[in-house]
Amino acid sequence: MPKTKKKTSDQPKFARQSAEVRREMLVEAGIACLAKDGILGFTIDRICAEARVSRGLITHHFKSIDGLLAAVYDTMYGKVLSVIEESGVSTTPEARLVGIIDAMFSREFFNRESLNIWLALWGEIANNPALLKVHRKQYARYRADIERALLDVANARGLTIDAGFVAMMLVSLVDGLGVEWFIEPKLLSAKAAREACFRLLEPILGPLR
Amino acid sequence: MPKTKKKTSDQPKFARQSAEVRREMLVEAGIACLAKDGILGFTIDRICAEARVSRGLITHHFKSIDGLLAAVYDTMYGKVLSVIEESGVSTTPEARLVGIIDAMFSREFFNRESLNIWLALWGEIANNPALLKVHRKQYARYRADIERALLDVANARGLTIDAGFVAMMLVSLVDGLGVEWFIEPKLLSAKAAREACFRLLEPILGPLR
DNA sequence: TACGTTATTATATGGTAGTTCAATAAGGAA
DNA sequence: TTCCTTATTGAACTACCATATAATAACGTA
Repeated sequence: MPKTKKKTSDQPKFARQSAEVRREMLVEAGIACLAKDGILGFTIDRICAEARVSRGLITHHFKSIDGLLAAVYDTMYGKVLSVIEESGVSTTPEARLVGIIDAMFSREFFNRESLNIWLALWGEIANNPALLKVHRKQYARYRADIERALLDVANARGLTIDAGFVAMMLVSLVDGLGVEWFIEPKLLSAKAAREACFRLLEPILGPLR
Repeated sequence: MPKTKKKTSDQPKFARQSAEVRREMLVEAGIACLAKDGILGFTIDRICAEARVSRGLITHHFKSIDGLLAAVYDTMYGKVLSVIEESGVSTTPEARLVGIIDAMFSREFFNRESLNIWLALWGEIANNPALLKVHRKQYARYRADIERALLDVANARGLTIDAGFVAMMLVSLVDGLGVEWFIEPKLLSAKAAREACFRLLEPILGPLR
């Protein structure tokens, strides 16, 4: 009885991939493991099983398991940033800000798998120098994007705000809502989380919707 | 050269403790390990070394390492709740709410060790049924306390608010501010975090300070 | 077709994980 | 003082961890 893939002797045992492609595959496998079992599920054995490759590959393409974790973090942030930075580039400042908030609580990011990953990563940043380095780069960009969006709305409305401080509040609230919802999903919906952001911002910026 | 403790043959090799006392000691050792290295530092070997006991004790007093982790979570929440519930019981509603917020960002709770512990625990809740059970009990109490404090202020001022929703916003913001500060301490101070909470609440409840 | 580069596999290794359990001994009770 | 309960120890055991490395083989190139 043949397995799903026939294993006749004339077909290759494995397919070689370029370093770039294989790295990407391993990162995605790492993300899947993190989503499934948190940081304790992020092991060489499980990731390689997920990616259907042998154990040696992670060490070969990333120097170590920590190197892969850093790459995972980079990729996760990259996904969020690309959506934020493409969110309504050629529209009004208000629509852009609303678009960013909507994106944050869209199914793509506001789901249990993603939040499990973020929580696993946050818990390791303080103990993993490679992770901290990646974080510093990406977080600065993230906060700058939010600050810019807030400032644009304020300027368009002739308001003077401490955009850095408001950005910090918004970022904190978004992260906190994610944590609450992840831990106790019944008490909160994506819609309610979105609403909470507007309840924070509208007293500062005026009506946004 | 004798060690710090003399080891003459007539003194006991170890001191027996009541189950309650020993459990408490192991929980504190577990907290110390979690604070130091996050969830990856929460191992039998390290905790027993921290508590200066042999490896068999954790299994004896808690059924497993997960049992200890659940007890740690219970203890951590208990510390927060006792402070919240004792915060200004016989004073004005406003002073009580301000007292709770001040307590949240006091040195006792708003410090790197504590936040490292919370992040480690949050990351495990979804994957550890024992932890989830403890969480449900304590979190409900926590949220109820906050909701009560908010409602008391609103009632005293003749305001109608959705206390449940506002409580959820406040709890989220507090958690999120903790995460931000933990990950990037330079961008935020305890004072600024406290200020952020008032910026959220005062548009809803009026001046609180 | 034959060659050479190197991605990939597969095994070995040393370390550490959690749990079990028989032996030990502390310390209260009789 | 002697006995008894049981907290505590410490070693054994199995499983899994990350990493190093030699052998293998895919596949572009000549």
